Amino acid sequence: MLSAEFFNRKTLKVAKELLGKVLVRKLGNKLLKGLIVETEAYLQDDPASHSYRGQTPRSIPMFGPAGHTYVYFTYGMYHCFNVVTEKEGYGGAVLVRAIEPIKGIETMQKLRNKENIRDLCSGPGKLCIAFDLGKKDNQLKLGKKNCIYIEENHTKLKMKDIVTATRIGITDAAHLPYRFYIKENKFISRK
DNA sequence: AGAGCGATGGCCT
DNA sequence: GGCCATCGCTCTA
Repeated sequence: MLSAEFFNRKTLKVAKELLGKVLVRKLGNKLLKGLIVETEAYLQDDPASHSYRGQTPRSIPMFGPAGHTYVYFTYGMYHCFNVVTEKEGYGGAVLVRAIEPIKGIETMQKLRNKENIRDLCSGPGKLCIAFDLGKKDNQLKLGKKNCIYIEENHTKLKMKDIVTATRIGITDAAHLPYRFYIKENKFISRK
């Protein structure tokens, strides 16, 4: 299991290194797992970031300790799941944008009301539904106690396996290359 | 395959 | 009151 130290580093580095790691979620007696295949970095000095204008009721978790969750509500019906990075007081986080389902796929299919495995977690809103992540999961420390954590994975990615691109769904600072995904992976939200 | 658009509610100015 | 770190449906091809 990744410790807080993994997340207490530069946000861009964490965003890249989260690719290929495994998100684990315990839901009662069900265990859900999925490979993180797409991420975005949000820094403090970054007009697209919720932390850009300082601490607000919504953005407070981003300024908290690394290795905690930041889950926010958007578009009136969806949630987005982030992991907080860098030292306390710095407003940084990594948005998990897409996941390749590994375990607990039937549960995800029920939660999503969708059969196609490719469609279960291929977007930030989708994966929150598939992993039952919501407001209740905001500002929690990643770990077994809170039934959300991230594991190391055997297969190591090389730099050439990672594609760097611009972020999706933003208008401010849209040119910054802060989005990362696993090359040729079938479960990313878009190219 | 891709563009257009409505749903829906909390946050921020 | 306007704006969203979105999604899924519909329409056109």
